[in-house]
Amino acid sequence: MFNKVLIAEDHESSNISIRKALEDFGVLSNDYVYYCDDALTRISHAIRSGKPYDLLITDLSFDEDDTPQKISSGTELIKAVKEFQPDIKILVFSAESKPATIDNLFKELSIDAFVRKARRDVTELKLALEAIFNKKTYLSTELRRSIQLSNTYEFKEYDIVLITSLSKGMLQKDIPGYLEKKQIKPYGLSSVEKRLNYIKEALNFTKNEQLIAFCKDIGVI
Amino acid sequence: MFNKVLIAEDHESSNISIRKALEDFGVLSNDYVYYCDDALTRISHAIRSGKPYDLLITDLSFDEDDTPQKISSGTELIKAVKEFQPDIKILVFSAESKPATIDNLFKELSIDAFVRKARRDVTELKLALEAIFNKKTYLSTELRRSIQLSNTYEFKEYDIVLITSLSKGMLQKDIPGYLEKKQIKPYGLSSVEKRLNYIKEALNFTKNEQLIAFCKDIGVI
DNA sequence: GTTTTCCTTACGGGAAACCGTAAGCGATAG
DNA sequence: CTATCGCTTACGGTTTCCCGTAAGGAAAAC
Repeated sequence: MFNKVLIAEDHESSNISIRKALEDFGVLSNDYVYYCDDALTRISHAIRSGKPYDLLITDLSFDEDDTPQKISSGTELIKAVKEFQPDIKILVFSAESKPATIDNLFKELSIDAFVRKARRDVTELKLALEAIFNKKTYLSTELRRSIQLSNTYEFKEYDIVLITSLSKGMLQKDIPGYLEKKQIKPYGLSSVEKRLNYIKEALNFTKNEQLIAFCKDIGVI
Repeated sequence: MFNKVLIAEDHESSNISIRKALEDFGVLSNDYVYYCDDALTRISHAIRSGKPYDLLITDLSFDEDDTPQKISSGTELIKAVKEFQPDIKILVFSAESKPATIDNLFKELSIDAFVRKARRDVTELKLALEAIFNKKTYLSTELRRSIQLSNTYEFKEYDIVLITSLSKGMLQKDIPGYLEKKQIKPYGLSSVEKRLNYIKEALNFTKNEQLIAFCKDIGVI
């Protein structure tokens, strides 16, 4: 069984339920915090005291309040934690449903499990704990399917720059100047046009508006 | 103390925490359901059996799953419930944070309390219960303030139609034909242009792409 | 050294969007 | 009945976007 588990979750209601789920699952020792900064402190202390945590359960979005934080999101927390303790297991418990975001958690941050706050979330939490304990990863089949669907086109860094610029209201004809200033190549207007056309072609879209809507939906911008 | 309380909340984790909060508050009898339809059934049965509920605690958004429902949202549920039992107290517990929506709940549906799923939500739940028990309404001062400050643009049905059309790739010049077919007025191209300009003006945007991104962010499309 | 290939950039014609102005038209008041 | 107001629609000029084609330039192949 897990020896030490840390919960980083700002919502009191979720925090309570996670604790209860851990209890039901048979985890004896767990700590909980409401802020990312506190989580990082606890983890570094635990390492120094020779009793590191096995598992971090964390939310992704943390509300801001009148206690200013250095780390303000779950993804930042995970990155920071992994620098201290690369082998710690990570379970993300979040309301996030955008496929691209979830996909990135596994690929970039190599988390071990993702459970969406939803109908059967506590049941899924326990399944995820079980999976992690058996050195596997966990993602509900429902979410796994939606990730596959959204992976029709792989957005490059360059694509994201273009699409983000458009979504901020930049004129297409002004993008070349912007790219040049940022030393991003290619920066010719034709290349921008060509690339955008290529993306839209690949996704079977005709208009920029459609592309923006899609990217927002899957969470790449 | 409340004699009978019903909880309508699809997220298992939230449901558990609400139950615990009620327990802590000293409510002896509470029932809970995961679907709106079940909630309505329970309430009507309770009336017929002569032991109606005092209080309904409900979420606003319910995930769809493979169990099709007649009532799919908290607002619909509240409307339906109030027809059966106009004097029932309503506490809405939701992650919703849009001031306009919350404002409407009090004004149109005359709910008694709203607690946002947030940092201290369980504590607030108890405060809200206390308030309702004393025949008052409850809304956290933080949210009360944000409702007053809310000067965000209010999207009309018509706006949503236009923006949705764009986000689906429809050409602006084709929108008039679409509107006419759907009997939506005004349908002139100039009116469409004018309206879109008006919206962008109000939000300080210059391009459609920006507008689409914004609407996706705040969830109106 | 020349040719080929691939990628980037430049250019120009046509379509769509943008924007200001004017005309149409129903409701209401005088 | 006429005048005014508010709203919708029509029109035309300008800008931006779209898209095909061609020129430039660097790396690889011959």
